[in-house]
Amino acid sequence: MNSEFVQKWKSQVKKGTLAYIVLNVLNGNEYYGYELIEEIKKNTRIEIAEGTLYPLLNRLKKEFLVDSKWVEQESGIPRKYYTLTKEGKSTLKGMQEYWQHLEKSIKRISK
Amino acid sequence: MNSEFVQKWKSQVKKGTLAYIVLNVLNGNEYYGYELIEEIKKNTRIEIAEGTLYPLLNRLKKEFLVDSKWVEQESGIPRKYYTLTKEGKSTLKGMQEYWQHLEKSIKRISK
DNA sequence: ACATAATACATAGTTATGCAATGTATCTAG
DNA sequence: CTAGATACATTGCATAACTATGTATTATGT
Repeated sequence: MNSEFVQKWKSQVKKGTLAYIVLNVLNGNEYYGYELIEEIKKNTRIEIAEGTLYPLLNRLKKEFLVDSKWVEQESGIPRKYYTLTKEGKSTLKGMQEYWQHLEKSIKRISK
Repeated sequence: MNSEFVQKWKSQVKKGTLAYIVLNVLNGNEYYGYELIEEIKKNTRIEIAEGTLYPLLNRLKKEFLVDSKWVEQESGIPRKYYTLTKEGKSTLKGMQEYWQHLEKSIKRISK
């Protein structure tokens, strides 16, 4: 069944979808990094390593798609909350169009 | 709208989906490389560079997911036809399961 | 007759990104 | 008081799409 290939393939699929998933989740709510990992695992069963998410969030911020603010806790480590910017929202719309088109195309060819 | 980011994102999405698309197209019919590019462009509007497809087909062959044979033409350059192996078919099944799960997950989080 | 485009294969180098590994620091539970 | 969960972050490696480039044949236009 070549599960090693499938394993690598899943990792490749993630490369494109993670940014899309994160932007979608941030559309409406604000989350901090660690919370995002939990939220995505809960809703999609997709596990994101911390070493994947934090660089990704930094890239999204550098592109002005998300913004972040530190929030002090009464106890514990301060959390960095991320929100979607206006640019992030319009970019997400373009991505959603492409994704829907891709989804339909794949449905058409996989019989 | 940050179309440069979207451009890069689309390229990343391709990284995971191209192998999946190619295996799906080869499931049922046999195609030669150049024909595959045309077929996929026609059905999905996704353009695959030759420098992308040929290394991909070689990887799939090395993993025993596809097999190839040279077919001489009455005129012109011989064509290398690719077919899905048994292993390729069962691997594709596993990929289809994951893809459908991913599709549902993304639908759930994108409101 | 001759240049250009289309067909058909292939490889080398660049770039982007997921992930493992590693590090720091705090809080909670056994 | 130690282990695990929470919370941030960086470094280095592997993978794969893409651009550029190369070879060779056939068809088309002028």
